[in-house]
Amino acid sequence: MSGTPERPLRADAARIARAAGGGVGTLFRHFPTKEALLEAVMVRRLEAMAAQTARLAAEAGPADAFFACLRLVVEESVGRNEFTQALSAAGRDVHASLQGPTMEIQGRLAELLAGAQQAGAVRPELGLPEFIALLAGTSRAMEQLGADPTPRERIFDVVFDGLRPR
Amino acid sequence: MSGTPERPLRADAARIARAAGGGVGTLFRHFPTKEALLEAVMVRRLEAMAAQTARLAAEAGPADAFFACLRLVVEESVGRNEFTQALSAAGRDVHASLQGPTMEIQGRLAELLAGAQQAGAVRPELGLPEFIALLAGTSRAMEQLGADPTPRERIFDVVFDGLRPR
Amino acid sequence: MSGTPERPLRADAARIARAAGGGVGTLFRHFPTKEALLEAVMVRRLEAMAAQTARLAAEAGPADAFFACLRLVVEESVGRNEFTQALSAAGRDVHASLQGPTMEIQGRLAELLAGAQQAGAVRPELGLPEFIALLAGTSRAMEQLGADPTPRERIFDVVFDGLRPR
Amino acid sequence: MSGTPERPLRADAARIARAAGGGVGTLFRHFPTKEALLEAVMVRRLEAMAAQTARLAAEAGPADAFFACLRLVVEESVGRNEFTQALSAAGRDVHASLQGPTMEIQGRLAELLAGAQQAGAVRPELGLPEFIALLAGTSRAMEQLGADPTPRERIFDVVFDGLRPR
DNA sequence: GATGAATGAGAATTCATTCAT
DNA sequence: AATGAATGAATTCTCATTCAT
Repeated sequence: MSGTPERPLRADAARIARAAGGGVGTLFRHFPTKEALLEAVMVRRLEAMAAQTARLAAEAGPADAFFACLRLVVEESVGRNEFTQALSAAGRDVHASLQGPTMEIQGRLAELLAGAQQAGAVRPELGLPEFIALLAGTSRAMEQLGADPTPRERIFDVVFDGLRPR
Repeated sequence: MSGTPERPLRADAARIARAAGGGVGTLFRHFPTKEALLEAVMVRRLEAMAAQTARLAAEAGPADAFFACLRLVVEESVGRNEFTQALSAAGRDVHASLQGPTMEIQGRLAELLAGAQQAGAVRPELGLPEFIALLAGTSRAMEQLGADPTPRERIFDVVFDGLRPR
Repeated sequence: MSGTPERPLRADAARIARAAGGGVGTLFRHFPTKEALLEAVMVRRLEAMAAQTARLAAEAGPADAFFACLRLVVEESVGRNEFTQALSAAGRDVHASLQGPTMEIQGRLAELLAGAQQAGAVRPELGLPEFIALLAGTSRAMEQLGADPTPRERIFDVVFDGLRPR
Repeated sequence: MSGTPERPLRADAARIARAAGGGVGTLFRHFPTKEALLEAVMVRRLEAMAAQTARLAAEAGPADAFFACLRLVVEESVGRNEFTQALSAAGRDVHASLQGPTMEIQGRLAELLAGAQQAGAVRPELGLPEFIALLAGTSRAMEQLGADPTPRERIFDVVFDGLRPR
């Protein structure tokens, strides 16, 4: 309740519904389960993220695209633990509907990583799982900090520099 | 144990009690509240961590102590979101009993950070809040990875290198 | 039904709910707390009682109204200890919602008592607190007796005669 | 908690035991059940009351003894609902151990009542059940009042006068 | 199709009773 | 024999889900 934004997971269905401008009944007419709703939200986010990622990859050179994307995903997933959890859950226990979007965005990230590594901008030994873990970790670090941009940039500095080859 | 770490916060009191080899009643005889139990656990951990941190600071040079401590705290707080949350909650809304240990360990970390910075081993512009945020983030990154040490070391490489001055 | 009157206070919420033809959830949807439910019931009863008392006062002479009201309140509060407790709790620790109805019915009773005393039908030295205490006591006496009207009337005889001036 | 004295019935066993200067274990060594303890206390009280009642009957004339006894029982049972409940429970559902003392004190009260009635001091139509009910009721009335003796005496005046024959 | 009242399984907490010391 | 820590059934309250309107 202090530095942590609202957790929609902890909000009860009625509150979620009201926040969305409807009643509980409506919510459950559209989604069989509260979990299903959250899943749908996740799917949407993952897809949006995949699209933005794709755009970045098309618009910039490999290195720039990689770092821009890192920044993008991190900012987007601050306060959304589930998001990065979903991201990292490769093919494990994820709910079926998340499989597709997860795979897609993982694919995009893999391409960006590979591109940046080939361009010599990122340590070559880093694998996709480590990259995703770093996304989650950086996002988590941001959560600890307030809205002030200066400390946030310092975190990015550390991570960006750390990612560069020695 | 690695993919889905124990969530003592989500576990109900009965389960916690049974896991500890007792009944619910026993649990509530010792702690007035489920929250109080969690608080007590946190206090213990924070104190243990403070002690270990102090020992590291005494046994090694500033730079080595700093990095060893980073490693220590990170490993210790994997899967324990509350831990790093407590750590970062300076004097905010923390429950009274957490105040002391939190302040102590923050003090230790501040000393280590300052020492490492004076020794030229860590970027001088990094403040304590950013350092703590990085602890939380690195720990979170570790959670995403399995038990295999190789990827974990790569994460440490990134963070350690990123922390060094340019 | 006469020896052991229903104790809704001791009944657990689930039983109360089922007795009312619903589930626990429904009960707690309407009243935030078990105590709040009981309070609401009390408010209703006190208000109904105040209304009946007012009617009696309007329809009969002071003495008749007084004794009729005594009879009414007593019969109404048999088996309902909380009722007379509420009645006697002037402005003490009563929950806010009981304040109004309590004051109202106390006012009615005070008027009736004063009227009967001015008409010379009731001992002049008797104060409102004693009157209310007698209501509670008479009601309690009734609880001890069964449904048979003869002993009950004997109790009323004692109390009514005792109330008259010497 | 305001005008009502402590209810040992609502106190938990541990508190009762500590108040008695021992531990819970000791309590349950002596009484198989919390209820059994309360029963034993009741038995003691009833017996003491029976003895005092007998003494009163021996020391004073029938009328005086009757009224003195009424006063005695009433004062003694203020705040002890269970007491008068036990008293009135003739042979019904009472626990076995209460049977004897209850019968004894009821016998004493019956004698006193009969004596006072023969002496012309009490309405002849009043039966033992009504008398006991009046004891309970008067005691209840006293509970509503504070410690101030004046109102209490007024209650006694009403009841005593009401008991006299017309 | 949308709404929100009703429902009951589940969670935290209390307390009579047991048992090892 | 006395003690108090341990135990789990019972109680209040929450919340996902259903259903009548």
